[in-house]
Amino acid sequence: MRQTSVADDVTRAAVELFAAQGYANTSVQQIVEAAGVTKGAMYHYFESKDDLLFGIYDRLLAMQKRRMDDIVARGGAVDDVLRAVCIDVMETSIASLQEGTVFFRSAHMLSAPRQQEVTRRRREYNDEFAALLERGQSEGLYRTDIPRSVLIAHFFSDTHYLPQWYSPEGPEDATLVAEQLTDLFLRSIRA
Amino acid sequence: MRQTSVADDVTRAAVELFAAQGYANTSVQQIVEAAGVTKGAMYHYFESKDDLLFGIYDRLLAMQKRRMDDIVARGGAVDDVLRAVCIDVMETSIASLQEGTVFFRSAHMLSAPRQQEVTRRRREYNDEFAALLERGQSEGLYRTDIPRSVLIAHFFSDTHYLPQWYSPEGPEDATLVAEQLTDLFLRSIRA
DNA sequence: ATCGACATACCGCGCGGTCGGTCGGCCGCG
DNA sequence: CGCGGCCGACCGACCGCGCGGTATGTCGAT
Repeated sequence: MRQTSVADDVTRAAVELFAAQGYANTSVQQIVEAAGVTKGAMYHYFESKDDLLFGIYDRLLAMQKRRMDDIVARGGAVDDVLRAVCIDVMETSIASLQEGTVFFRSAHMLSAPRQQEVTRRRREYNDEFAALLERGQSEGLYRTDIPRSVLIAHFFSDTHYLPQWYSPEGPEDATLVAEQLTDLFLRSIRA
Repeated sequence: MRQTSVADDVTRAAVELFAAQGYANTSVQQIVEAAGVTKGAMYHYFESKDDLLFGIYDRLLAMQKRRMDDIVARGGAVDDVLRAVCIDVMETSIASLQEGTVFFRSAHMLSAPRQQEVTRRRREYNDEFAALLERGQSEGLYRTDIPRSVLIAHFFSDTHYLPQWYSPEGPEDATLVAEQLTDLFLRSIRA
C-alpha cells in the first residue's frame, strides 16, 4: 500500500530507461508507458522532465550523505572509519548501478541552477571525505607526498567507474569487490 | 595549409561543444556556426551527426591503440613496460580531456552497430593491457589474490575519471599527476 | 563541359509541455 | 440521511518549436 505509487513508479521507470538509453534518447511518452500511467498523471507530480532527472540525483545524494554522516558519527580510529566509509560507498554504488549510470552520464542535462546544486552537494560530500583523509595524514597514517586532491580523485574514480564494468550477473560478489577496491585504495595511500 | 580544413574545423568545434553541453544538447547548426562553415559543407564531409560523433571515438581509439602498441613493441622488463604504458595513457588522457569527456558520456548516443565497434576496440585495448598484467603476475611481480578484472577496472577508472576533476588551469602539472596516479596504481597491485 | 565543393531554403517529424475536461470521494448542511 | 458542490487526481488530444536531414542551385577549377 503506497501513498502515491505514481511518483515512485514513474521514477523507477525513468531510472531504468535513462540508464539504458540515456536521458535525451528517452521520451516522456516512453517513461509513462513503462510506468503504466499517463502523461497527465506524471505532469501532476513533476514539473518537467528535468525535475524528474533531478529527483534521481537528489535521492542518491541524500542517501550517500546520510550514510557517510552515520559512519563518521559512530566515531572510532581514523583508519577504521575511513575503511568503513570506503566499503560502504562502494557497496551502495554497486547496489545503485543504474542510478550511478545516470548520475555520471547525464549531469550536464540538468538545468544550470540544478547542476550547481548537485555540484555543491557533491563538494560537501567530498570535503567530508577530505577531512577524514587529513586526519589520517596528521596521524602519520597516510602519505603526504601526493596532493590530497589526487588521492581523493583516485578514490572516487572507482565509484564512478563501477557502473561501467560491474555486472550483477557476473562472477564477482558485490561485498567482496567493495572490499577489494577499498584494499587497493588504502594500500596505495598508506604512508 | 590543410588539405581540407573544413572537416577538421567541424570536428574540433564538435568536440568542444559536445564536451561543454553534451551531444544531444548540441545542434548541428551550433556546430557549423562555431566552425565557421555552413550545414551544406558539413554534410558534404559527414553523413550524419552520428558520423561526426563516431569520428571522435575513432581518432581517440586509434591513437591510444597505436601508442600502446609502440610501447609494448619496444620491449623490456614487464614492470618498466607496464609503468610506461600507464604513464602514457594518463598523459594522453590529460592531453585529450575534452575528447575524454565526450567519450565516456556519449557512448550510448552512437548507433547500435557503432557502439559495438567501439566496444570491440576497447576490448582489444583492454586485452592488451590484461596480457601485460598477466605476464607480471606470472613473474611474481603483481598480486594474484584479487581478480585480474578488478585490477584492470581499478586502473581504467582513473583514466575515465580524469576529465571530471583535472583542470589544465589548476595547480597540478600534467606529467606529475600522470606519474602520481601510476604510482598509486602500481603500489596497490604489487605482490 | 564536367565535376567537386560548397550554399541556402526548406521539410516533416517527434518532442516536451499544456489545457480543458472527467470522475470519484468527501464535507457541510438541512 | 440525502444531497449539492467542490477539489484533487488524473486523462489525452493537441500545440508549437526546433531539430536532423535534404534538394536544388551556384561557382570556380580543370
